[in-house]
Amino acid sequence: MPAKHERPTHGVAMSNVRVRIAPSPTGPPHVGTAYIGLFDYAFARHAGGKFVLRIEDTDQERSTKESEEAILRALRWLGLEYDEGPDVGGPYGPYRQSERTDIYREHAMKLVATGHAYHCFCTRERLSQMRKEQQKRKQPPMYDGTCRELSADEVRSRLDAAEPAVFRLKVPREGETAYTDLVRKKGEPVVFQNRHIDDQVLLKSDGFPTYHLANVVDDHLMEITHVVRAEEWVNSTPKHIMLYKAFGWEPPKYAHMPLLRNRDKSKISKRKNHTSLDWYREHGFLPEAMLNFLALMGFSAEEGEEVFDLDAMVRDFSWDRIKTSQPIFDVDKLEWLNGVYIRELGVDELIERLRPFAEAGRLDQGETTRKMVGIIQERLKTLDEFDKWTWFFFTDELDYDVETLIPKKTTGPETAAILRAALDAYEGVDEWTTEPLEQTGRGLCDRLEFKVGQVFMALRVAITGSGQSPPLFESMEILGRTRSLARLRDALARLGEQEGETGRIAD
RNA sequence: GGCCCCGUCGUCCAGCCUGGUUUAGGACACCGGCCUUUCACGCCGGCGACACGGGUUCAAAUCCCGUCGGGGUCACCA
Repeated sequence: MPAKHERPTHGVAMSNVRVRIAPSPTGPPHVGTAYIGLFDYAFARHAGGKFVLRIEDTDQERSTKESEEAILRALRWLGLEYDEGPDVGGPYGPYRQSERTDIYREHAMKLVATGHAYHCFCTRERLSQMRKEQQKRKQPPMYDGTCRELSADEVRSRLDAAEPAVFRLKVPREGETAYTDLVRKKGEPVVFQNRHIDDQVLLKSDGFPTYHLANVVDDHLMEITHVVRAEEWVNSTPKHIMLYKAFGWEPPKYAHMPLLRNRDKSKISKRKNHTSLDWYREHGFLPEAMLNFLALMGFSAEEGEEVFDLDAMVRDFSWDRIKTSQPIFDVDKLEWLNGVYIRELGVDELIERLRPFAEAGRLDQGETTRKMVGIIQERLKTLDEFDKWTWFFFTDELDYDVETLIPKKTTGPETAAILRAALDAYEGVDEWTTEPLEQTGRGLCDRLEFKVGQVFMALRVAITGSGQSPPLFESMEILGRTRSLARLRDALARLGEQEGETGRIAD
């Protein structure tokens, strides 16, 4: 059943849909790549089409193999499986632009032959000088056209002289170029005056293409039907349209997604945010929470649900539900979502997810481990908080300040009395499980004239070393009789020590 | 600065296309309360927005225009 708001204007048979994610391997895997990839994936799957991964490594200076591998790993971690890509192959390969340079060169030559592009011999120095002057004159920095009308003879002789050259797009000085966007302007065309469009470099002097040439040629050759990319590309789109026209090709549909933002609304950046997917994985974020959160940044479910999985997004996907406004990357909300997903996990599953975050040997298949993970589950916001909640199970050197042992509205001697009585009582407990341990604790409160809060807090700190811990009696059960009693004795000793030193405890 | 996009609570989102059902709804965060052995979870409540100005209309968050604001982009990077 089709969604009621679905636009019937895609103009492409469902099964023909092909989208691609085209990351540049110039750094750690970026959240923006996952964000765009998510929408690519959701749309492709929704439409029954194909999702392609293409590596845009045309920047020889900055592209690295390590970065490419990390991007592939991150996409897999998230579960954004692609149908075609450099490591899985496919009928439109190669999927790495550095392996397609002949194709671009050939196409660039074609454009020169048809008068849509020209050789340019201007040096970088001259160009930057030119821009400087243009800005001084408050003119928009644009190529001044020096090489635009060079004669064929001059071009040939300079080429023969091995003078470095680039290929530039010959943008018409008149007229306008327009396109319609799937997500913005409510279907009205976005119009650009050609005189504002620069003669973009298509092929660099190192023989590599720029993004503009490579993405157009590849998208066409790979039969991409819909280009889903970030909003920062809107201004380049008319150049791309011109290229399609110059080649005599049909342009794809465009969908420009809103850019992820820093708190100050600027484009998300590593200076102001964690932008590496690896960082989120290493800090205990679940891939399903990450995906759900990223989805929320640009998409809203029909019934307004906030928590939904990839399959639900695929099912409900519609360009009508894609937002245009500038979403701020709100880590607080990500953490909340992560907690939601952690709580939904089964204990055994959670143990496996926790394993990379726990020191070796701390998580086994035993019942005690299951109990321990069970009591911290609803307290975890991220997997890397495992240690924060469980450290006291794995050491006998509790590190805490004696003062924290003394509950509010209680004196040192009173605390000592409480712990003394507790030690006596617990030494008599044989069945060391939560129920009897709690009964004993409550009986203690009745006999002593102290409140539950006072008694339990003193016990809590003695047992766990902190005023904030998992449930006390469950923790005692997990710790075991011997170690629990030892901690009570240890606490008593610490109190005695302090009394001896100061003679008096704060009251 | 030129060009382009965007503009509902602090943040994310619903409502806008197909004006009235809205004293503008939900979520995160924050504050208060309940539950409770702490923390957390859960539950209840509170705070809090249609950028502004015109116009169209019986009626505008919703349609039109202008202003203002925010962002993006102006590389032999993508």
